[in-house]
Amino acid sequence: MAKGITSQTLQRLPMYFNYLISLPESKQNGHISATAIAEALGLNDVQVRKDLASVSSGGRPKIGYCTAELISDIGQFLGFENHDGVVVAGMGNFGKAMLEHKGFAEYGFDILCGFDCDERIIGTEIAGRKIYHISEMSEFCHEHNVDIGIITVPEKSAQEVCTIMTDAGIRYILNFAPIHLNVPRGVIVHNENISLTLAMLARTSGMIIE
Amino acid sequence: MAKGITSQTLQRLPMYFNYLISLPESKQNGHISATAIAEALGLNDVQVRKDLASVSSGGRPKIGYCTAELISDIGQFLGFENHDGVVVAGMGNFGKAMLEHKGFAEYGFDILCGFDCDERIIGTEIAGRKIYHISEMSEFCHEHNVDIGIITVPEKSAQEVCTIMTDAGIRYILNFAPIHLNVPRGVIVHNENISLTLAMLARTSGMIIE
DNA sequence: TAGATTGTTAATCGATTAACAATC
DNA sequence: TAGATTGTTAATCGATTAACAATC
Repeated sequence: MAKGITSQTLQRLPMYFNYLISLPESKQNGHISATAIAEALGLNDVQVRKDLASVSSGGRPKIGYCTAELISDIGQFLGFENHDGVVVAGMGNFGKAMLEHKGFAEYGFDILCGFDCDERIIGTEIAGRKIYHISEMSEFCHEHNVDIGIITVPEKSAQEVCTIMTDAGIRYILNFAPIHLNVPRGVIVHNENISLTLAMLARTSGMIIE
Repeated sequence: MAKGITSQTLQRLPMYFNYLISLPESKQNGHISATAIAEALGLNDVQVRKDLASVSSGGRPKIGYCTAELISDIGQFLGFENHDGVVVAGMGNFGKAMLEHKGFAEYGFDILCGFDCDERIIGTEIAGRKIYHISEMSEFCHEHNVDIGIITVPEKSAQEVCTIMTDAGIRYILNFAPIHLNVPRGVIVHNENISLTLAMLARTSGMIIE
């Protein structure tokens, strides 16, 4: 499947997907040219064609690519048609935001429940998802075959929670705590650093390259 | 300043900064080799040296780079020693999380206040920051010279809020709403898409390249 | 048909890495 | 000193783009 795909292409495929699903219904039912996609995203058209060639069955000269097919092809390739369970640790603002976030479904994720250690909220629900005590994570994750976790707990308990997660069989962690997490081999952590994102946006965009 | 710096280097510099400030105090007071940094971040050591050469005054053979100096040099280059005001529109969970987030200061950002249109919370404070009505944004931003804004309002009002922001003189927008924003020329938008981040983490990491 | 578009091959461009001299 | 490290130059590698034939 992933034959000949480069890391750069892999980074652009989600951009195409994102752009295509953001198009109005009317356009999603028609065709779109690589040239149009390239222009909208500020890329080279040949590059777009090459990228699309690696995942789609191809477009037609003069007509372009069938938009719906393209969305499906990219989505399938990236695995967005899976249904993967996700758990969230830490029911602060970020944690709550995750439970209430609507957009995950489109990418094949189901937020299953939240975990916290504040007895006052254990057993309550947020956006229809139950809040469990953190000590119940291992059982829950094994039972539901969960291998994706989001950490939104405070910095000082992040490592502890992380260890609980990896012990529970979680292999992918999205970490909002501003700290480096030590994980066993094979577990992949992505550190979400909002400050850095903002810095890259406001500080480096516009820096002349070369 | 930005002479000869490539886009790839620009993407790695924040990683170095992040890694260096995450080191324990004891190590921050000493020296660090490019080799060590490279190993910690999974990069090539020559590459790290080249990157550092573009912003720092250099290291010493056998000893390495002065850690504190490196942090300062990178921080200065990336503008982390500025003090830029930031406003947040939308006082839902994400918005509140932004106001309460501690990490911005380290990167030279001050979250000044929040905006919303719910009369019940106008005038209250979150994490010591006042909540104003969205109609007051223009006045506030001009008065405080704000040019960075964060949008965490619901999808349906995002474009409206975005326009209010750009009218208020804001030039950099971090957008959490899952929608493409139309902005005037010169305004830069970064779309934060948590679903996509999670998808890239759980779906594409591990895909064999080439 | 003519023109727009795809897709491929070859050339260019840029970034990474290997090799090595210089330095402490 | 010997060994670890920096920093530079040249070679390699990979990605982008230009050119063009094929297609509808």
